[in-house]
Amino acid sequence: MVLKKATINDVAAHAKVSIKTVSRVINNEYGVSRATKDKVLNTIKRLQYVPNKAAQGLRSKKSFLIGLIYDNPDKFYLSDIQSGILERCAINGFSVVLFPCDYQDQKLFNKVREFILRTNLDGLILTPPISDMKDLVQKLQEDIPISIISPGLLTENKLCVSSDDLKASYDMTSHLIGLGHKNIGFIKGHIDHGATQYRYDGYLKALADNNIDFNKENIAQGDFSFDSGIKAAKKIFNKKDHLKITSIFASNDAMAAGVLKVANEENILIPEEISLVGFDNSPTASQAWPSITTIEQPVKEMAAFAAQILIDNIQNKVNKKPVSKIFDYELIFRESVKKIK
Amino acid sequence: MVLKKATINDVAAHAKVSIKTVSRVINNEYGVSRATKDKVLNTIKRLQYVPNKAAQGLRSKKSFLIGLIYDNPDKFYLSDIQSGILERCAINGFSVVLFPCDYQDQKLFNKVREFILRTNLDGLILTPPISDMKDLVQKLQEDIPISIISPGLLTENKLCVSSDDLKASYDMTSHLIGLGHKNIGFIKGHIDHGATQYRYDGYLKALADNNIDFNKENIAQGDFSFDSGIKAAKKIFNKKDHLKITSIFASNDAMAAGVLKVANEENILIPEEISLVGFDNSPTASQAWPSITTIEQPVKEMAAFAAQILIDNIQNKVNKKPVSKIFDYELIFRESVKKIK
DNA sequence: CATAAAATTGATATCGTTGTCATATAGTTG
DNA sequence: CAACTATATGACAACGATATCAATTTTATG
Repeated sequence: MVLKKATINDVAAHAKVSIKTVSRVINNEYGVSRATKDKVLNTIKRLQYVPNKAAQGLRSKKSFLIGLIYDNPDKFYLSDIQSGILERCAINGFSVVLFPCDYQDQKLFNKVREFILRTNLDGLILTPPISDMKDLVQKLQEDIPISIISPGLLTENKLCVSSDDLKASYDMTSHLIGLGHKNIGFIKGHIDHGATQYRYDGYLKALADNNIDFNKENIAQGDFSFDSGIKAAKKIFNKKDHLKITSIFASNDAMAAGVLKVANEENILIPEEISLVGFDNSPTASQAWPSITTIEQPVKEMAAFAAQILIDNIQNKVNKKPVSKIFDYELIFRESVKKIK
Repeated sequence: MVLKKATINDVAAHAKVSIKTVSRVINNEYGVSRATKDKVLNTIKRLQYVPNKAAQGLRSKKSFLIGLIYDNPDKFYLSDIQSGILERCAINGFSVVLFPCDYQDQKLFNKVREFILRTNLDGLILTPPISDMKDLVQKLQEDIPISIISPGLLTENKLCVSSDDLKASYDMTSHLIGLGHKNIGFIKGHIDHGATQYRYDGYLKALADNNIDFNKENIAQGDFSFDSGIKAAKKIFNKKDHLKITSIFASNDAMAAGVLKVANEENILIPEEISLVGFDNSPTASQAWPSITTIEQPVKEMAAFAAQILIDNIQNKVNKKPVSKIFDYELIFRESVKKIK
């Protein structure tokens, strides 16, 4: 263990200033002359000085830790979320501590609270479906700054990033309609995710705006999992002779993959007989055969922004006002969709 | 912000003992009478006291943080690794800080070192392919305790978990041979991953032990990515008329999925014409159509064990001796393999 | 019962920062 | 040039824990 760290005292001694002045330089505080500042900065570099986080934290009551709360969602999704947050936190000298959980856990609030206490977090980032639990979010907000990632939820006094799932879903449905599809099956997502409703509403609105009758038989309930996609597909395919469904809109790619699997097993050709679209643009969608038309949201950028506004809030750079932003999406066209003659 | 934390002083005052005694109780030190211990524990519970990590860290020169270094591997793999480590760290009061990186970065050593310094880590866990970089590992070990996750690398003086990839690959190849396959294509993994060589060697050994001639034309180089699987498959399929390949062993599931995609595009029936096996048992393998026979390793358990031995080492519970363990694997039989008449 | 040995317990210094407040220096003004 | 302001700097306490070492109490021993 050769790593021997220089302390603020070493820097102060070498630079012939007081430790307080070094502290001022480190924290970019006002009131240090150009000359001393340079002198100190040089010494810092020369000694490879890095402030001790524990000491900083102890004194300033900060931990420089941000908690990421999630309930086991799509691993691809989570991975993007993580890397967006990580990058931004690293830039700002913060670290990320993960907290996987079960959103249905009755004791969730207490567990999170205990986690905050134990880890001494400075802030929290919530992802769906946790971020959709309004009561929980509100209660936690009394204890600690919170940034939430959640579709359509640009709420009053919160730090929040959001995506316009309704409009995305509307566009995709319109796209299908534009290609001649009228009987469009729809597989809903997990009932406890906010996105589920928005995506469904976008579908409904597109139908309505194009004067296409809504058919309840075209709808199946899923939960964003591959298996639920399989179940839903079986339900919908079993009625296809009556309903002449020409396409299926799955609320995410995992469920679309499930549809694909059932189609293969039942010798239904995609896209020749039935077109298929998903949502999320996960690797699943591009790697499937045929590749699946889907919608991409800038998940990583969203997460990075959520981290940034949280950090700004913690560091009081911003005047503690709520900040929020809606991110754009993009339709990704692939092999799984065909025009109707 | 209602969260007002009790300190060790509060506990000491309420329990009418000195702070040192409270400290002893917290740290389970020897030399506290049954009675005082109970008294203190009760007070702790009553005041909901949680020791301040920053203060503990400052004084005891620990951060209770463990770094996880990885280079963007399979997201499924990484996810399992993370949850295994997280669970174990949480139990022991440690937190995990992530450090994604580029294993080819010339400055990697310095960046990691800077990360260790900045974050004040207590220990490091390395995953492939970083864990396969012997020089780097050795140099880092001079600075900080390191636990590595790496196949086949049960090295002398290291904390290490490992899997027997060679034997797993040998078993899988033998399985294919047992079903009558003799012309078995093989797609190698990323050249810089230790696993790549072991998996290939297992394949070779099984051929040799069964007196099957090795055919260099049956081998393609991949890099564990879906796209490389596609390329490799195209190369192998282009020669199939000459070589009468009856099965393909891809070094991981992502590449196997690539093979599947090409087979679909070229109207090659799997498993009727060609059997296919992968490695890793990722969701890709179970969700594909047909589902892919593969090998499962207890990744999460391995990661948990790696975390545990690292923590033990940090806390000196174990006498600083190297600890290592090899984990078992399991063949998962699915639809993508067929017996040859 | 005196005394030594062992088991408990506590007073105080300390870790490396930031916060508070005082002081020194330079610059401005009438 | 005195008096005042603004700017720059430092001395020292404090954050909340652990470490050291001494003090006290209990138990064992002859």
